[in-house]
Amino acid sequence: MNIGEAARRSGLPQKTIRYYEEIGLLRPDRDGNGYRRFRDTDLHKLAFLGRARALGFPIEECRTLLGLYEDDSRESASVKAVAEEHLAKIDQKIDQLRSMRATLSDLVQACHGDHRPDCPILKDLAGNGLTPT
Amino acid sequence: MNIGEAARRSGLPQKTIRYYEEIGLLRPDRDGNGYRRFRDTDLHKLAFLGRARALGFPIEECRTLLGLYEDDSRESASVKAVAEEHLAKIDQKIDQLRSMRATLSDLVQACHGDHRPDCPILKDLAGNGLTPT
DNA sequence: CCTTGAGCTTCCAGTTACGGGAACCTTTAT
DNA sequence: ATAAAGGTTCCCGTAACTGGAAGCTCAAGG
Repeated sequence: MNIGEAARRSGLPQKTIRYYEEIGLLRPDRDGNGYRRFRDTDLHKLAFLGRARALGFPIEECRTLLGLYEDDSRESASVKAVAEEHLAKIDQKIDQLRSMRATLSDLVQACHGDHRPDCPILKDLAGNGLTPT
Repeated sequence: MNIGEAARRSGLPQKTIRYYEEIGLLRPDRDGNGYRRFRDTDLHKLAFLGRARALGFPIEECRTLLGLYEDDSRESASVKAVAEEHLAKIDQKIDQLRSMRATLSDLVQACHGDHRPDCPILKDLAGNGLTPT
C-alpha cells in the first residue's frame, strides 16, 4: 500500500511517516515509480510508534522500545526500566504544572477583573525578584 | 550596569537577556563601547519576565502582560483574561499528563520486569491501533 | 490523445525559547 | 606588556514535526 493508506490506517499524518523514515525508524520499500510501499510490518511499526508517542515517550525512547519489541531475546526488565524512567519524568512535569497552577489560580482569584487598573496579578509578577546589589 | 550584573541580579542567563532584547521585549541603552547599559526599569522588566516565564506564560503572552504592566490605564479584566486562558491551558496539559500517567502506571505495574521477554508494556504498544482496511 | 485532478516525491523554511561555541573587541589587573 | 575577564555579533542545534512549493505519476473523462 502507498503512504496515503498507511496514514489512514495508522492514524499518523503522511508528514510524520516520512519523518520517521528519515530518522530511520522504519524503511519501507520503494516501488519502481519511487513511491513508498508499506507492508504489514511497517504498518505495525507505525501503530507501535503512534501508541508510544501518545504515551509521551520521546522519539529516541520510541526507537529503543521498537528495538526491544523486535528483539525476541529482550528482557522485560529493560522495557520496564525505560517505562519507569519516563513515568518519573511525567510525574515531575505534573508536579511542576501543579505548582504553577496553584500560584496562578490564587492570583486569578485575587484579581477582581474589572475596568480598574489595579491588579494583583501584575503586582505579583512585578514584585521584586531582584537580588540586591 | 552591564549585562553580567543584570543577569546576576535578575537571575536570567545573559543569553536569555540578549534574546529578549532581540525579540523586542526590552531596549537597553548602549555605552560608547557598544556594551548594553541596563537601568532599573530594564531590570524590573527582566524580573517581571522571569516571573511570568516561571508561571509558564509563553513569550508572546509575556509581551502582552508586560504591555499591560506598563499601561497605567489598563483594565485588570484584561490581565485576568490572559491569566485565565493560560490557566485553562495548564489544566489541559495536566489532564493530558495524568491520563498518560494512568495508562503507563498500569502497564508498569503489570510488567514483572525480569529476564524473560514476555512484556505487557510492549504488548500494549503493539496492540492493534490499526483502522481496518 | 489530452487534460485534469489526486496522489506521490523531495526540499526548504518555520515553529519555541533559548544554549553552545567561535571569532573578535574592551576593560581591568598584574 | 600581557593575560584574564567580560563584552559583542553571528551561526548552528535542539524536538518533533507542519506547511508549502515545485515537480513527477497515475487513473479517469471527453
